[in-house]
Order: sequence, then C-alpha cells, then structure tokens
Amino acid sequence: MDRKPLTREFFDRSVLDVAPDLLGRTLVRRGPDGVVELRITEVEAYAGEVDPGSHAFRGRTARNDVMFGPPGHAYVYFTYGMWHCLNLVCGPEGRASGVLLRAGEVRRGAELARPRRLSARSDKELAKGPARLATALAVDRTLNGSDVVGGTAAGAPAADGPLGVLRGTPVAPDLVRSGPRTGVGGDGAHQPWRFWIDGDPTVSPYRAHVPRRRRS
DNA sequence: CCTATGATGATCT
DNA sequence: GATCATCATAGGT
Repeated sequence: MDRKPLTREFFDRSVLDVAPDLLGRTLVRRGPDGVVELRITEVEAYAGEVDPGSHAFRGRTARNDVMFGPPGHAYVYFTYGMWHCLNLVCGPEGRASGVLLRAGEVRRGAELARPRRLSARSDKELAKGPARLATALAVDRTLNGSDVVGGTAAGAPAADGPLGVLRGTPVAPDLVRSGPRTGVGGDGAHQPWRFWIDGDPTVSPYRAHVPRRRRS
C-alpha cells in the first residue's frame, strides 16, 4: 500500500472528480490515545452554492465558513443534536464544495474504535454511516478547519496532524457505483452524487429523505 | 428483513 | 418555531 499523503492538488479539482477518486484511499486519524485508519468505501459530493443539498446553498455562514476556504481542509458539522459528520473541502477555493465521508473499513486501531461504538455488532459496522465514521475516529468540531494535507505555513504537516488522507490503493474504476444522495430531499434529491465501492460490506444502507411531521 | 419513532441541540427563518 | 447530509431501538413480518 502506498502511504504517501495526497497532495493539495488532489483536492483542488471539481468535487465530482475528487469524490469517486477518494474511494479506496486511507483516512488517518491521529488521536491522543493512538491512530485509527480506515479505507474509504462510501462518499457523497456537495457542490457548493449551486447545490440545493449543500450547507453552502444559502451562502456563507459561521457554520459553513470552512467550505469557502482552501481545499484539503476538514469541514466538521454537528447535527441532530448528537452527531458529527466529516467532509473534505474541494476546489477551487471559494466554490464551497466538499465530500462527505459516509463509510469506511477500519483497518488499524479497531481496539480504539470499538469502545467508541458500543452498539456495533461487528467491526464492519464501526464506520458504516457518516456519524458512525466520525464517532469511530473521535472526530468532533475541534477538528473543523484542520489541514488534511499540510505543506502550508498555517497547516500542520499531514504526517503529524490530527487528520490525513493517504494515497492507499485506489479502487478500480469498474467497482465504483453511484446513485442519489442519502437523506437529501428537495431539488437536489435526484443528483447521483453518492459514490461507493460495489459489494463492500461496510457501505451504509441507502435511505431516502423523509420529511418528519411534528409530533402532536 | 422491514418500518416507525424518539433523542437532542445548533442553526437558520 | 421548524428543520436537520443521523442513529439506536422497538416491534412487526
């Protein structure tokens, strides 16, 4: 496996090119108690201000500020009062596009991930879903804006930072599948911007968007 | 396997 | 006040 970090240039492309190209790559989380690594198996692309499904659709706010910045940084948001989700900002700077990391196969540090994911019935479920992935990797908003590439004066080097993406073994293109994004409704619902590795047991089940009615 | 629902709080209108 | 890029659990098939 190729353990060189991905470059800034890798992320400084259209999000629709970057998203499928992340499948099979290695995400590294260097936490205070050790290192967890996973192989990325499922992602979704969010195309900035032109995408009704994107947090950036209604312009720049305090929450989505990182998406408008340079590519190769983590955008972490908190949702449903309980969960965190991890995105990687893509280029060009200012487009506010990003890739949501939806699932992965934990390949190192499972002994650290298991106690964070007590409801997982097997290791295949440790990172089977975007909030599960963030939980397994101990990702929260303190990592929002962190550089996953390094190489800039402001950013920590990827060899030492809390998050990094290694080249790994890119998945063969004929194993990449695509379809509608999970949980996205409205005008962005039909875009086939979810990408996953065909047949991989760690990919999360698809769930269509369901508007919730207020309880009586 | 499936569908329904409560949890819980930041964010935005 | 409504929504939300979700998950765990309960109960039916």
